[in-house]
Parts: sequence; structure tokens; C-alpha cells
Amino acid sequence: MFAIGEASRQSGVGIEAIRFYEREGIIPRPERAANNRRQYSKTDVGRLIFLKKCRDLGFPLADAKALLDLSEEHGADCGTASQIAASHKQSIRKKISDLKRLERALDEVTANCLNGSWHCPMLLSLREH
Amino acid sequence: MFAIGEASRQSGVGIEAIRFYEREGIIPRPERAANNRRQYSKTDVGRLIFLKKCRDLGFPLADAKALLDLSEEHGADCGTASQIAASHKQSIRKKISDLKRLERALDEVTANCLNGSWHCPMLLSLREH
DNA sequence: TCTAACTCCTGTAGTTGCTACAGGAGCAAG
DNA sequence: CTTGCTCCTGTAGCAACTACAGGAGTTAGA
Repeated sequence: MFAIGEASRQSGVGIEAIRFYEREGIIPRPERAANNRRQYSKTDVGRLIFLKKCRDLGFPLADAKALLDLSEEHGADCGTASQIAASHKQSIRKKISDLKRLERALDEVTANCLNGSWHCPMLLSLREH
Repeated sequence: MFAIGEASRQSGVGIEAIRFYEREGIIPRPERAANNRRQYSKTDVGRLIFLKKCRDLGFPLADAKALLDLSEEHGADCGTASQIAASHKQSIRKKISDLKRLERALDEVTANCLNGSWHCPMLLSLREH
């Protein structure tokens, strides 16, 4: 059994984040030692590592929890998991295209900036109705 | 002079967002009518439109305020404005590349999902240490 | 004149996923 | 016995709003 600091080191999840996951019901409450300190089993640490990987892949916490729960069910349901992943991919693609649109718009509005003229083309463009 | 609802309609900034901008000191406090309701001048509405455009370009509020202040100074400083825009562009480009990396990682981890096998490759990969 | 619908007011809580304290206590080493 | 480390609970903060609750004033029609 490991103390929370050790669990944090092994999983890469911050101490405060671990307590946060507990409060939010993402992970079960761990056992407590006699001095009231949390004690994590290897299984508990495994859950934290799983969650860390999900978060690193950009899954929202709710999705990460759903995937964790799926993964602990007998016979890991690939259909549901794939669906979650697909919808996450979709939202990433949308974010990318939104950001590209933003980038183009920003390029347009700053196109003639710093060309030596006294007035700023971007500010002028932001000011016009 | 316009009531807050009219200012919201003309600028595209939500009523609650306008009050939020006021609380945060992004815009000056408007005059009040005898019945304590906010009264916005054309200049005030112009500021809201300016802020809306900044936000639509993805500028953080602090940047939007800085640009608004610059734009109201005599002789709109293009150097400072361009700098703000450049750093914002940079952060957008970073977000895009981060998201693309995420997309690739997600593609990898889901590569063999739904291939008919009983176990989910993604969940397996998330579970391995 | 009354009433319903609309707008506005203040203040607070919720969103997402943590992070950063404050204030206190236990525990090991020198 | 003190120093330093880890841990505990609980609260506040971030970004930029949004969504109420609960109340009051305003406007238009019957």
C-alpha cells in the first residue's frame, strides 16, 4: 500500500488532483491507515495511471471515468469505448478547424500591420461597425 | 441612450456578459437613469462591438481590454497592438499543433478497434503500464 | 384600471479540471 | 527537541461567462 505522495509519483497524477478525483467520485475512496492517511493499492494506482493516459489523450474527465468503468467490466465493451473515442476525435477535429479559421481571420486583420503607416490597420478594422 | 438589452442587441454581447465586463472593469460604468437602469451611449455600444470582435478573434479578455484602451489613445500604437496579435497567433498555432498531436495519438490508440475481436485495443492500451 | 408580459436590478452558484493556499497535525532523523 | 517532510480538511482562484432566484419597474392591451 502506498501513501498519496507515492501514488502521485507512480501515476503522474498530482496529489490535489487525486483528492479531487476522490471527491468527484471518479475513483473509489481508498482505505485509511490508523493515522487517517489514504492508502492506495496497486489496483488504485493502476486506475490513476489509466486516468492519466485518458487525460493525456484529451478525454474529458467524464469520458475518462466512463472508459475506466468500461475497462473494469467483464469483457471490455469495444463498441461503447469506440463511440466515446469517435466523438472525442470529432470534437478535436472541430476545434482544429475552428482554430484554423481563427488563424486565417487573424492573418487577414493584421495583414497590413507594421507597414510604417501611422494608424494601425487592425485597430481600425476592430473599430469599424 | 440605450438600455442594456438594446446595447446587447446592437453589439451582440449578452446582457450578463455586459454586466460582467462592467464588474471586471473592462468597460466604464455607464450612466444610470432615474430608475437605476443602465444607460449606454453610442460610444459605449462601440466599445462593446469592439470587444465582441476581439473575442470573436479569440483574444483573451485582458488582451481585448488592452486593445480597446490602445484604440482609444490618441494615435493608436500599432507596435503594441501587433505584438499582442502576434503572441495570440502564436498561441493559436501551438493549440493547433497540440490538437493535431492529440488526434494522431488518438488515431493510433484506436487503430484496431471494432475489428471484431472481443477485447478492445484502446482499453487494453490504456490499461498497460 | 387592471393585468400579463417584458425588461431590468442585485447577488449567487455553476461550468471544467484542477491548483494553491491556510492552518493544523503526525512522523522520522539529527 | 527541533527541523523538515508529508499528510489532513476546507476554501478560494483561474477564464469567461451563463443561469438562475427573487424582486421591482415598465409597457401594451382588454
